[in-house]
Amino acid sequence: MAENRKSGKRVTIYDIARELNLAPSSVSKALNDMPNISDKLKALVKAKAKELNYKHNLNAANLRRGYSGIIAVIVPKINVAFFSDVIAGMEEVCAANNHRLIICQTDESYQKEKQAVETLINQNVDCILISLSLETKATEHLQEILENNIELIQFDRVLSDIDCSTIVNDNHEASYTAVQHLLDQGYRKIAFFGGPSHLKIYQDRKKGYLQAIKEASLVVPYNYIVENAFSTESARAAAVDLLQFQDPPDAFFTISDYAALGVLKAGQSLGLEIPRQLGIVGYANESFTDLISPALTTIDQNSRELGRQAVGIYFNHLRHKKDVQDTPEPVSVSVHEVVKSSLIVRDSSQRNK
Amino acid sequence: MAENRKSGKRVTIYDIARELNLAPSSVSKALNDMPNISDKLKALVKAKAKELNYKHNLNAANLRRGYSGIIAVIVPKINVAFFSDVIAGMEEVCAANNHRLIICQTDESYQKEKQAVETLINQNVDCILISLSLETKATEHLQEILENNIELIQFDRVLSDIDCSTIVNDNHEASYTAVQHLLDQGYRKIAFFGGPSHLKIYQDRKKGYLQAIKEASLVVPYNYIVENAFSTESARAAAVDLLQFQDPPDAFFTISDYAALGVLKAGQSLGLEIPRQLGIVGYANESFTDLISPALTTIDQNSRELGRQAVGIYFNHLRHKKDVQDTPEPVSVSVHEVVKSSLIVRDSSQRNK
DNA sequence: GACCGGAATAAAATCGATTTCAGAAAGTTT
DNA sequence: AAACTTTCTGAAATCGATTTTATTCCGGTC
Repeated sequence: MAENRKSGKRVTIYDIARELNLAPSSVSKALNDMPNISDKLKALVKAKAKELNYKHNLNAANLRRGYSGIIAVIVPKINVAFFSDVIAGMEEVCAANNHRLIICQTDESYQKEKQAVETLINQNVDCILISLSLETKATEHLQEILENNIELIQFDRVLSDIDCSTIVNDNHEASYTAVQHLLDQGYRKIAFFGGPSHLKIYQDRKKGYLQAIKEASLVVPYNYIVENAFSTESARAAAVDLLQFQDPPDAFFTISDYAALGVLKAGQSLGLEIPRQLGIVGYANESFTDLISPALTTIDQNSRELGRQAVGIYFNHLRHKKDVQDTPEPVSVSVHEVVKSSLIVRDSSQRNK
Repeated sequence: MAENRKSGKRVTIYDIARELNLAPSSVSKALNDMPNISDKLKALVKAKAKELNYKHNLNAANLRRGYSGIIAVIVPKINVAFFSDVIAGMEEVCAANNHRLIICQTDESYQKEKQAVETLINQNVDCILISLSLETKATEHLQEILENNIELIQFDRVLSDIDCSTIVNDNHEASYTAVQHLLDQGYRKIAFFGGPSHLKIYQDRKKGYLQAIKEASLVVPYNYIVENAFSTESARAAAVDLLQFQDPPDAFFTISDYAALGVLKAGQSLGLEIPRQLGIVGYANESFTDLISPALTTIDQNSRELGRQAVGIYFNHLRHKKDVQDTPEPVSVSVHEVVKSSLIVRDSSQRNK
């Protein structure tokens, strides 16, 4: 009976219609649970669809509908805990709203980022969520997304010279809290390892650090602030340098756990006791942070929740659009959300217990 | 001039054709660099396309062509080093062959795996690469992939009761080598923590272990072999048990680094010196393995290369199909490849240096 | 029994690119 | 200059589902 599927010919609604002596349009409506179709017919059609092993052809449907039910997320690296957790949160909400999530990776390359965007526009995705590569300083490619009527939402690493929704952590506050914690522990000579300063999140983290330092009426030597110690190796090298300085720091606050790891290695290689002689606080709650010893104090970014809220912005707009679908130009208002993060105190910074 | 794009109307080849006084078919051919179109015309069309900010509509193209240029990979977890490296390798080759890669995550759930497969079939992807969830024991959903004329390639965690290409590591040999190494280091009472035995890779790893034990004319107590100590916590608990046994092991070979980490924690909590009193070898070269102390001896699965070769199977078939596109039923022959892995010796198992 | 309202179903247009096939233009060969 | 290629270009069909518009078929009403 299910002989229709021979030699790679796909089963279509026309096949179902023919077998059931119906019009294709009725089949389509039945399968989509639209009104004006009797329940009896719906059941009949669905049964036949299953019997013939019918598969909905999304290309055809999307072409007609003009939207795809697909949301795309572009991240620098999927194997960084922050991003994979964010993605997990996004997947959760997408699944609940019956949408698909496509994941793209840029490997911190601006070229790859542009290419991914191009592909996704061609793909007709409904929404693009992006956290920019470290190399990205221009936003023309993001502008193109908007020009193609695709909703754009930036998260974490955002650039503000484009009008779209954004969602980030409370970077300023979290950094302030982290440095406060170091001060509480009696550290006074706190160095800061930052990230590329064209990205707001790294500026904010630096500002949080500076505010805490300032409020404690401390003055730090200029070389305590290193702008671009992002990777383990660059941080290690910079820390070794700094720790051999005539007036070395007694603590480090770094904007990435990988950098913190570099500092830790530097400290250990110089025979420093951690946390007694050297306090370290990282950023991101990378999974290795509580496996190494001493376990690393770090900031948990609540990343899964951030992912959930990020796609949530899209679904809110979607619901809103449906309600007022008469408006000619859908005024989708950009929102800017902030997700709270929290300090996780571990051994690397805790010297008075 | 580029006024055609107002109010969300997409630029199509018809728009280009109209502006250039050409037929849409000529535009299509020019954009696709097909023969029978003069270079002059191609240049003209491409220039106009850029000017109008034309975007190729993949939904339309794919509907017509019947294929999508999209390859999908389904993995249990993207944040496991093995899988994210495999994906990186796949992306590399996909990009080189001008295909797109979609990533799906099952979170070790059979339900989610089935749903992902369903979605991808609807999406009309050209090829699905899959590493099964731990829960997966049936293959009906995989069968469906084949029935829809989508190429199926299983990697790493494969089930053999379905006819498709597979690619795995030399699990037997690698495990054998790992246990050999422990024997070389003088360990004699080697325990084994395995994985779900319905998956061939875990059977093979166990066989490799058993072969090495047997060849050394050793006999291990039955409780040295634990079938399902996969996670850190289950392995830790099992190891604590075993180490307090009247005749405790002096070494562990586990089929996952996470399990090895559990063993390490167990050993440390019982005050055992590693590697002097307890040797440990893990599996997968997870990134944390050389961050913890002692650094963990483990097996590197050459995962990026495995990813490259996995999609390579598809592109080989594709090239082959193009050559013989006359054959009515394309006889795509299943291939079965093996990727060599290598032992990485670190501190956790090295007691005679 | 003519008429109406509503529900259920059908017919046909549509989305945008590709592809087949036919035809026009240009160039070669005798 | 006729005949014949070889290039190039255009018209129209097509992929499969959705959607708008048009029927048909009811029971019910006066």
